[in-house]
Amino acid sequence: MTGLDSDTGTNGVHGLAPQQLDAYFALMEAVSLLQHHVERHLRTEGNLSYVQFQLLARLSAARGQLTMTQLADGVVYSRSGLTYQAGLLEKGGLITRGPSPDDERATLVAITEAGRALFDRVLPGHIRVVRGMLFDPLTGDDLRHLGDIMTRVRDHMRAQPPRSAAPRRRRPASAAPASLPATTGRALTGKTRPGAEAR
Amino acid sequence: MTGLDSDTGTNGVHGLAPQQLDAYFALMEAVSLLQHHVERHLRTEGNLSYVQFQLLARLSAARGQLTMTQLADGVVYSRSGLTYQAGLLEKGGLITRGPSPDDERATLVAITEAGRALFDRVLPGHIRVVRGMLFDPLTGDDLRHLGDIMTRVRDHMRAQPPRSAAPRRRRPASAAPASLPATTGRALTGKTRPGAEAR
DNA sequence: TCTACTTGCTTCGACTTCGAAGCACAACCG
DNA sequence: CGGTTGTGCTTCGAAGTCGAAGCAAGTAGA
Repeated sequence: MTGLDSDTGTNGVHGLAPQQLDAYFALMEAVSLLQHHVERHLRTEGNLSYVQFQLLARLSAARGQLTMTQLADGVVYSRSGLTYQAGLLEKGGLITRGPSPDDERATLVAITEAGRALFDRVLPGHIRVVRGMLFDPLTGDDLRHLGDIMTRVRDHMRAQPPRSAAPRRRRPASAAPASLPATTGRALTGKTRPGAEAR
Repeated sequence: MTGLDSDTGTNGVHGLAPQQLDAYFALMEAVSLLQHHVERHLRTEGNLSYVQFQLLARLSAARGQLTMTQLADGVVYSRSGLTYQAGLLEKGGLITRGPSPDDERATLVAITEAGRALFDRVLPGHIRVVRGMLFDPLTGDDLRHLGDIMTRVRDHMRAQPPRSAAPRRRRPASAAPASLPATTGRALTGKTRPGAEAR
C-alpha cells in the first residue's frame, strides 16, 4: 500500500531502506489525514482555519505581543500569507495589530478578549478530535516516543535556515539557481511564466 | 515554545496531558517544515509540486492504472483538485487519462515513460532531502518506532470515513449540521457567503 | 423498462497561498 | 551626515485548493 518502492522490488532504493520510506510515507499521510479532520472540525465549530487556530494559539500562549515575523516563523507560514490571515482575524475582532514603539517598521499583534474566548471555546473540541484520531491507537509509551522523536526532529529542522531567512538578493545579477539541466521535466504546473521557455 | 498550554499554567487542559499536546504540536510543526523543504527541492529539481510527486509515486508503484478516485483517496486530496493536477500532469506528458472499459464513467490514469523517467530522476534527491531533514537526528530504533507508530495511526485514521465518503445529500431538506450555537466566532475568513447571516 | 438514487468525474466560483516586487524604517560605514 | 545595505511588512499577480453544483453512466426496484 505504502509501496512506491516496496513494489519495485528494489531494496534500499537509492540508499534508503524501505523501512525508512515506509515510515516517511506513513508519517506524511497520517498527518495529512489528521489535518483534514482537524480542519473540518475547526471550520464547523468556530469557523476557523487551521492556520488561524494556530495563530490564536501562539498569541494566546505568548505573554504579550508578537511581531508578524515571529508569528509567521512560529507557524511555518509565508509572510504574505500571514498578512492576509492577520487581516481576516483583525477584521473578525480576534486580534489587534499596532505599531511597535521600538521598531517603527514592526507590527505588533495581540489577541483580543474575543479571540481568547473563541480559542478557549474551540480548544476542547479540537483536542477531542486529535485524541480520537492520533492518540487513540497509541500507548503511553508510544506517545512518549513520538513526542521525543518529533521534538528532536523539529529542533533539527529548525536549525536549518528558517523559511524566512532566504536573503532577498537585491540584485539578481547572476543569482539564477541554474542548478539543473532541466531536461525531462520542463513545463508543468504552469508555473512557467508566459514568456519564459518558449514552447 | 510549543506552549499554548504550558503557558496557561493549567495541567491537563481539557483532559489532555501537556505531554500529548507537545507531541502533537511537534509532530505538526516538523511535518510542516519537512514538507516545505521537500517542496522546494521538488520544485527546483523537476518542477513538481509535492502533490504531483505523490501522484507520480502512486502511479509508479501501481501495477497498472488507477481511477481518479483511487488516486485521490490514496493521496488525501480533493477530487476537484486532482482533476486539476491530473490535467497539468497530462499536459506535461507525464501521465495519460483514458476511459475505463468496465465503467464508462471512470477515468483510468497511467504514468507514461516520461513520467516514470522524471520520477526516477527526482527520487534520489528527494530521498536525500528527507534523510537530511528527518532521519539524520534519528537512531535506527527511533525509526522503527516512528514507522510502527505512524503506520498504526494512519490505519486508524483510514478506518474513519474517508474524505470522499461524505454522501452527497441530494436533498438538503433538514440536513443542516446545526450543531453549534454559533455564538462568538461568527464571521471570519470571509467564508460566509454574502447572503448568509445578514450582518 | 421506466424512474429514482448512487457514483465518477469535471466545471465553477470563491478563497487561500505564495513569491516577487515595493515601501518605509533601521543599521552601518565612509 | 549621506549613501548603501538589511529588515519588517504589505501589495500584487498567478496558481493552487476546495466544496457545491452539474453531467453522465451505473444500479435498484416497481
